[in-house]
Amino acid sequence: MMRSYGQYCALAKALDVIGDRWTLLIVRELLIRGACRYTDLRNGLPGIATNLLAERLRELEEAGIIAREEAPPPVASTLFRLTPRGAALEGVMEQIARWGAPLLAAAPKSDAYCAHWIAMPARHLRDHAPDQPPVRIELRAGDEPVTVEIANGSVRTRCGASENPDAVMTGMPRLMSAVLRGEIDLAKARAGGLRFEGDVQALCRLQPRAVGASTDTNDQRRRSP
Amino acid sequence: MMRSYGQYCALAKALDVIGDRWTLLIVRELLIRGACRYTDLRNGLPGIATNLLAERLRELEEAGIIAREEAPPPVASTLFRLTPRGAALEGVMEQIARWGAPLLAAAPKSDAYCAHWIAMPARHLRDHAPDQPPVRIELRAGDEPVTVEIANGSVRTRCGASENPDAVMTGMPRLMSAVLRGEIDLAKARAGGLRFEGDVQALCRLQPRAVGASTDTNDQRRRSP
DNA sequence: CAGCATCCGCTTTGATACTG
DNA sequence: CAGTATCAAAGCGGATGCTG
Repeated sequence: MMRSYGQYCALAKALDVIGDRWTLLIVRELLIRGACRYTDLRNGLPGIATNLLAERLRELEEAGIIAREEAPPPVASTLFRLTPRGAALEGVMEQIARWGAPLLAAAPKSDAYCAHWIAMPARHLRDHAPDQPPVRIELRAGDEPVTVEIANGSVRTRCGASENPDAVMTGMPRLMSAVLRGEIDLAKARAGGLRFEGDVQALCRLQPRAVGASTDTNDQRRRSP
Repeated sequence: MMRSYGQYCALAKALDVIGDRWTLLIVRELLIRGACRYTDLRNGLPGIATNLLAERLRELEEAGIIAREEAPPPVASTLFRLTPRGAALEGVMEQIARWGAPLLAAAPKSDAYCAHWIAMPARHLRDHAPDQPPVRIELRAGDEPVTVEIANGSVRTRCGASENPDAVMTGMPRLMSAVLRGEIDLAKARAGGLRFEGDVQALCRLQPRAVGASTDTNDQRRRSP
């Protein structure tokens, strides 16, 4: 485990537990995907050394952040999942991701990418037409598709394709990410090679959420289709 | 600088910049105390190696998180301060500190302590009697006193003593911290050795803020004096 | 004294190979 | 699939020395 800072301070104490390299990225995987096998985690963490993943999982279990469970057949494998204490890191993750989002603009082309990571920016979105019927958008930015479900004012994402989606977006991860963050509009993205088929209104329902706001805000910006 | 994770993900990109050991603790010092000299930083970061502090300051400057300025006489020294981009880490810091607060209960006696760190938990407080006149509480938990100013619904802290404070709290850091976090009430703290002199009502105005709430909440708990 | 830079021993990480 | 084992490289902690 990371050396303790040995300081009587809540920030330092937290960093004693979650400040190690790779630790918060493991939490990211479990937050996005739910329970994962060891191999799933390794696939979602390109660049991690396998011994380091094993060590972190042990430490996180000791710290009460994750729990391992033996899944019954037909899975017959060890599953790692967040405990409530681990799930409580969601606010931390959201703040860090929000702060880091502008850095994506300068990301090198060589960066690794996993399709399900698109769920992180999607967490910062809200549905600004909660009275409309639910819609689903399927995102194809990598090997496996991701579905965005927009309903009743909230936005959820899950891994996997969707039956009969209202819209399908296909293209490069960075382009799709920029559209979801509202950095560029759909017209520009299309010019850049993004394909969007289906109901454009579904995309228009997505709106960036204000920082730390759990209630309404005055932010009434709309994205132009 | 920390090795990049090389992942196209806002969280990973943020951690490329702020994930290094000591980095967020340096930001803590600058958030609490404002512009600092090198020596001030070192005093507020017990345990850091001086070369490491110099290296981190260089990296943080490159990353646009801090700026150094040459202070004019009579200070005549280099001052480090947060840029707006660095100050934008406040939400991150608050979330991490909030998550880490429960860990303080198990902190070893050997932990280092600086009086101004008390400003971190104080950031999670609000004034639930905004119509009352402003009050000031002076906290003496270490070498230098800290003043908590409660006025117009908000709570602010600053380093240094106060002229004519409405109340003065003196005692061990962990006890004072527990009182401010609402973990124990004043009677228990007094039994544990905390001294409180002055207007008890001033302390009663402090109330824990709900997570991520910038507006009113339904949390109407009161602390018993 | 403020603000570093250098050196050295120890720990952590990264890359790869191997195993039940 | 779910890890261990091994080893080189990088990072860190502590001490000390240098410069305006």
